[in-house]
Amino acid sequence: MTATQRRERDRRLRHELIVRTARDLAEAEGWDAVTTRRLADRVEYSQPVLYSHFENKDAIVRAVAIEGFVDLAAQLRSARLAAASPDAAIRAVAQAYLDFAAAHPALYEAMFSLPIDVRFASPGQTPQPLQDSFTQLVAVLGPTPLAPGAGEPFGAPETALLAEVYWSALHGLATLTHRGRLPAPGQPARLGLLLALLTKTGPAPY
Amino acid sequence: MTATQRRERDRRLRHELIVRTARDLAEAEGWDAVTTRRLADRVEYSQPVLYSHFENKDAIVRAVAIEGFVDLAAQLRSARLAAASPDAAIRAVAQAYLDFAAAHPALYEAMFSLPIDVRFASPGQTPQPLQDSFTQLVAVLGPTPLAPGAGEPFGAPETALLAEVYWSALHGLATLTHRGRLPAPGQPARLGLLLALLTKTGPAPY
DNA sequence: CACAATTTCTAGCAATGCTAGAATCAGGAC
DNA sequence: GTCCTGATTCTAGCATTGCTAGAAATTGTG
Repeated sequence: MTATQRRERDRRLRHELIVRTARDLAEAEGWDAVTTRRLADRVEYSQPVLYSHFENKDAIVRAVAIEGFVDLAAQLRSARLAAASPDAAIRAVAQAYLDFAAAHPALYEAMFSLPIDVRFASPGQTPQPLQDSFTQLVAVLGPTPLAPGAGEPFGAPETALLAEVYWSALHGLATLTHRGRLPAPGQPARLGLLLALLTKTGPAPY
Repeated sequence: MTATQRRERDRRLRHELIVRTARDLAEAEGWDAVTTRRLADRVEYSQPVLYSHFENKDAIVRAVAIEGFVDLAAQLRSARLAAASPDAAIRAVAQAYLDFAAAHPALYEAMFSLPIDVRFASPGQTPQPLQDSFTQLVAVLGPTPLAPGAGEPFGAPETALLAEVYWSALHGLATLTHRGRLPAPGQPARLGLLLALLTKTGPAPY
């Protein structure tokens, strides 16, 4: 059945073409510009073809978002592995995260702001790339999150919890800055302060 | 001119009615349900009346958002003033912030996620209620943000910078939880950890 | 080549934000 | 009271959106 095989391959290619085109269009002109008509035009098919691949427009956005998590996980991972020390890794991952958000604002918006219907933090239903991204945050924070030797300040919080807070802070910085709620030039200073608080480095007494 | 005065008063009342109705409708059924037709129906006028008060639909959302900042500033302020100690004030304001976001998700969305065209952090153009809200965050963090006596870890960051980071972290927690990116039950634990990091309290050596 | 199944497109629906021009209503002059 | 003028409000409609039914075209098979 080489004919059907070719057909399936073509379908897969077209599927990816739609996702890639949606992403490019969103990045170039914002998600408002991603209408089913314009998207269909760009991939040089008619609208109903989109609906033979995706249930609705949200499903397309969701596909873009999940692809974004693949990229994000890879970026965070290589930032983490390239760092020389645990503290440097934390800095590198944080920087990589903010760089990612700044470099692909529309993609980041799909991943974190648009109402894609994805269950987070529930092992069975959360897409793998999404878990992978979070895993990178957990990994970089290590098994002993707080000041070594100082004892846990309030009953042994697991690293995952710290990772959630870490992620929240980074997401807050990224999204408030992107949406113009915080001035972009101050981002490095904010990141520096955040890292100082999270890593507890600097001329503190221990 | 008692006639024109009454007219102007009626116009103001109708203006407020539109904003209040938009807010209620958004809170009840989400912003997607706030269409100009449904909104006009609810205020018992026709669509063009909306456009005699607001330039477009975005301006209505913006009006709702600014009203939200009035409420938020008041909540933060009373939380701050009711606290017994500086540290307790930080906790109280953080809690009040997250409570506000959880209690009025649609309102919070208008304030921080929807693309209302408002310039933030630029004294001349930023609406006053918005500056007031930020001022509450700055006030609660006080003039000496970091561990007293320990010296600034990297060149005297002003309180405003700490307030921005503080705000980002809170916003991250609020928005990731609201959008289902983080499980809601863990919010108290996350807030506790964040506060421990920001206030540097707990059984740390100093 | 003719037929059947699949794929694709044309054309259209209901709903959206927004607006032009008609209809209505108020207030004042006589 | 009666008409006129100006402001206010509404009806009706446009272009665009996401989505879909049914026609048309294409492909593979006997």
